[in-house]
Amino acid sequence: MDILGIFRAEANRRLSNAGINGTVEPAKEGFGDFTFPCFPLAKELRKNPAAIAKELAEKIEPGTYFEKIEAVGPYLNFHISTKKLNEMTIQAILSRKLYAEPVREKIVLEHTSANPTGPLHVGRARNPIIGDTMARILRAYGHEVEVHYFVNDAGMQVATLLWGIKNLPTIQRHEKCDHALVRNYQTASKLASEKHEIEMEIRELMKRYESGDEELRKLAKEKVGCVLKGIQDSLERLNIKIDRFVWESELIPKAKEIALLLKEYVEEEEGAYYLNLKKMGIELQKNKFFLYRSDGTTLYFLRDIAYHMYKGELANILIDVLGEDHKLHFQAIKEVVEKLNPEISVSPLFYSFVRLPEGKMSTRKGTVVYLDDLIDEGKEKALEILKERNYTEQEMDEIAERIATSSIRFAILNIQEEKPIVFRWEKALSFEGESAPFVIYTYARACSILRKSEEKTSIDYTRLTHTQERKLIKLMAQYPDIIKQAVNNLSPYVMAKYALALAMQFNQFYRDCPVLNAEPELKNARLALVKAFKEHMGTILKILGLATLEKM
RNA sequence: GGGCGCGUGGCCUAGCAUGGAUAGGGCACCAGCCUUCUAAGCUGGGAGUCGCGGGUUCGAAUCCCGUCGCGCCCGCCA
Repeated sequence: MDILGIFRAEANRRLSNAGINGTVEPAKEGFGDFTFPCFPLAKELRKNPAAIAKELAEKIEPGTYFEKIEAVGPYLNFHISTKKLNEMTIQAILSRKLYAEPVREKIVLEHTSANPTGPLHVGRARNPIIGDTMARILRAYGHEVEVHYFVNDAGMQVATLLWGIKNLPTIQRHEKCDHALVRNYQTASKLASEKHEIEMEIRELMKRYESGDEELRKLAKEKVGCVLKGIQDSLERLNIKIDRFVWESELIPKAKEIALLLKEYVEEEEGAYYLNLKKMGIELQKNKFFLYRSDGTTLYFLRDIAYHMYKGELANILIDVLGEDHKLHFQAIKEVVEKLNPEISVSPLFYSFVRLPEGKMSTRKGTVVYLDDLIDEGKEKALEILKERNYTEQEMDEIAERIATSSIRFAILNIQEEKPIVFRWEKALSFEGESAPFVIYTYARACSILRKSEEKTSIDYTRLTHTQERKLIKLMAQYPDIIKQAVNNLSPYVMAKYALALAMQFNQFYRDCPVLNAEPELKNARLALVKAFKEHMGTILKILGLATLEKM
């Protein structure tokens, strides 16, 4: 239920009844709830806009939906009835009617798909955090979402990893596979770039692997699987769950079928084959996309088309969360896939890279900060703070882990996806200001108030007249607009900003409006508001994948 | 060279799609607030030519053109 939408429609109806062809806009703070700027009418009516606003204000009746409709300079400002807004919003939240529109489209959302050659580093971490949050937003909006991870076990870097495992000693300390085996990968990769014959050996492995060599398949399944398990464990710490892992090697037969389907657009160059997009009527920056190497093995572009066609069998709407380096690749994939199956629509959610102050992160070069290390560091920091409070050892550990992972999630989500991030430890693990603990803290404060009170049944919503109460309620009523915006723009950060706004406003309310010490009628009404806030903030925290801590 | 993205106080960031009423936050800094619902909080303060130059408009951080800086891509890597 879109409560503000109801009021907006009422305002527009009044304008139209007054013979005005136009609609209201949200007003700036201090100028009511909606506004109608009269500038555009000025030309038409040959009157000054302020005079027009004044006339309209006299003509239009506020009715029960509005407290007043007044002219302020050239603007016609609409003030929503506080009583009606309070009652509708709080009741909607408490009966959970503010949420879940009945949309229910099936969507496959792919995120992360990091090469299984080593642990996730913080550069990569932007992908799963954005992707997972986007999936949560889509679900909250009412869609049915299946989250995918495309496991690249068929590319050159996996052949490099396998070569490293076969030819180099694996030094297994007390650590996960991803951390242990990445050293083999790094060394192998270094050797390959230095010695041509090693590169040739890796290419040979690649060929054997793709042609279905039993020994290699077994080795890959085991080792890549183990690295992947390490990645999956890191994701789980961040509260991220993948619904389906799709292994690239298993799509090779399908990829070859698709190549045949496209054969009239395929051309040969020195034994290798590429797709000529121009021939398909597609004009991009680059039109030559290679499908097969000259040794007959498939390339990522072809396999990715096959994967998207496969996803298209599961759902018509596909969303890919991708780094900015994939823009051209994605454009080509989208064009080809949508041409092959016009039922499918593929949309990207691009994000910019996370860099270190010294420059780019690279697993191959080892210039990385691993996600696991970042989480551990954050946990230590949280424990420092928690030591001064009364918690059992186990509680402390649990809360610290959730504070650390929530903070990392929020630090990523609080920046517009297409802006570059320079990674700084202190920023990623900040516990104050615009941070996860700040947001979660308001939730815990609300919980604390509710713990110390009893449930009341009859509530007089007219008692909530304080400006902070009204602001908080209106902000909550804005939720349907916010989630719609996040969905339409495929932009999780919209939701992070909303969480911050809610938290800040609750703190204002908390400061100015005592709840437990208020006189009985007011206390009951405020308790209902706090309850609604707790429910609402809880919903938002879950959408962001953050911890909902009742105590902290 | 071409394509795409980003450029807002010392640092980070919102607003740009749908142009409007004092450019909103955070960090850091300075001064305050815990015998009253959790101080991971709150209040106040200083600090801004919205990269630069044109244009459109009654009005531009927002739209258009140009320009500079940074990032990414332009591979028989993914």
